[in-house]
Amino acid sequence: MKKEKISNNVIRRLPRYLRKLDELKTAGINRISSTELGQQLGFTPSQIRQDFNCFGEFGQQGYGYNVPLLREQIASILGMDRGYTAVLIGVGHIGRALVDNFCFQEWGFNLLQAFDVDPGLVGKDVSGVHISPMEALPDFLKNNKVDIVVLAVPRDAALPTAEMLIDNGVNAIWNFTNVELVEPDSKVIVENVHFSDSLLALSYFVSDRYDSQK
Amino acid sequence: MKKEKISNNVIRRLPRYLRKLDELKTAGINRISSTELGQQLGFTPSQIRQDFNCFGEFGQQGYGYNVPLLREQIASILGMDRGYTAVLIGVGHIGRALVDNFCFQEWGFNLLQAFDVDPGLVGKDVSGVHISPMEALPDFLKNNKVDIVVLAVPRDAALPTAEMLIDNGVNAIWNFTNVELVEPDSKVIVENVHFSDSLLALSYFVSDRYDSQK
DNA sequence: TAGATTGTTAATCGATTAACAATC
DNA sequence: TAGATTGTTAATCGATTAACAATC
Repeated sequence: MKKEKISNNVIRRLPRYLRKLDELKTAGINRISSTELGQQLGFTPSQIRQDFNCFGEFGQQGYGYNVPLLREQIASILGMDRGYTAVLIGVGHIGRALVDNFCFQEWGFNLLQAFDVDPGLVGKDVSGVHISPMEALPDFLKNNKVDIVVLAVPRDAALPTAEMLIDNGVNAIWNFTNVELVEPDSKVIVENVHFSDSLLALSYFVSDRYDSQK
Repeated sequence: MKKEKISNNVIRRLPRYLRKLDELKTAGINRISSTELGQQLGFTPSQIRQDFNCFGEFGQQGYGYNVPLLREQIASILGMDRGYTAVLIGVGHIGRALVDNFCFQEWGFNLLQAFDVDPGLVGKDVSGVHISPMEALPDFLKNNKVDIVVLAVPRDAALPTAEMLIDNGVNAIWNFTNVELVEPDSKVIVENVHFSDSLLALSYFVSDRYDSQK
């Protein structure tokens, strides 16, 4: 189905397009040109047209792009219409914040269940999500189609837990542990949310700004 | 001081180097070559040498790099030794997770104080961080050197709060609101931690994998 | 039809990789 | 000195931008 390999840069821009298109849609805007969209996003019109043309012809010459239609097409490219499922591992602060705050549904995901080692948490429900004991996880993975695992365990538990997940056939991990989970050549898909990397990049930009002001 | 502009790609790799060097240091490894480091990180030796040479000559021909020394140099480039300060705005789930879980000190930051609109939170301390009322923020910013603001308010409050921050002279925001805060050409430094963008990228990779398996 | 704007090819720019002289 | 590995220049590769024909 997929023709050529899509570059990482393009993929990282897709969610940004999606959010902007949602915003335009909400504002009742039905049509937009690559020039206008580029101005709002800080991209060039060329880049936008190139990006979209990786996946097909979504616009109409002389008219531009239909906002709701384009929105659906990008959502589909991202897999938002595939009914993906997720389980959460680790209901600590960050896990809790995700369950309570992050709207998985909005992005096409169904958060089936959470797992934790803490007996004080097991059996409870948080924001409508049931917490099961870690021991129940292998069976759960066997009996359910779980597309991604959200990993929010403490740092020390990160590596052993990841290993266990991979042993149980998990092939995609959304990683909040701030630890590298796998070797560079691993087959598992890992998406890292490394808070420290983000903060340090910001720290660099701040330093650079301060230095140039001197 | 800074010579040429450092590319974004290089900057994003620096925190990754830092974490790896910390790991090597902890493991008692004192010396490493670009080849070995490259193998561990999944980068080419050339890239590593190019990256470091953006900032100076950190290695020694015939020997390689001194791990603790290189670690310190990268930490310094990132601004970790500058005693930066931060305040947190919004002590909801995600703010709470950051205060309780994220070790600002470890990355060279001092989290001075938190601010919230909720009277039920104001006056309390969480993990040693005092929560003040939002009204106290402008004065606090006037009277203290605050290098970055961690923005963890609800989505609806994101834009007005950002505007208020900018009006009060804030020039760097670590943004957890999942909302674009400023126009593309704004002078404020914004580092986004967009959970949804990250999840959707993962969703794309998962879809791509599924499609190619068919 | 005329104007607008896409889809797509070609040109440019930048980042990564390769190669090798310098040197520890 | 010989071997190893950097620093750095040159070559390649890929991504972005520009240009323009196609077409709505």
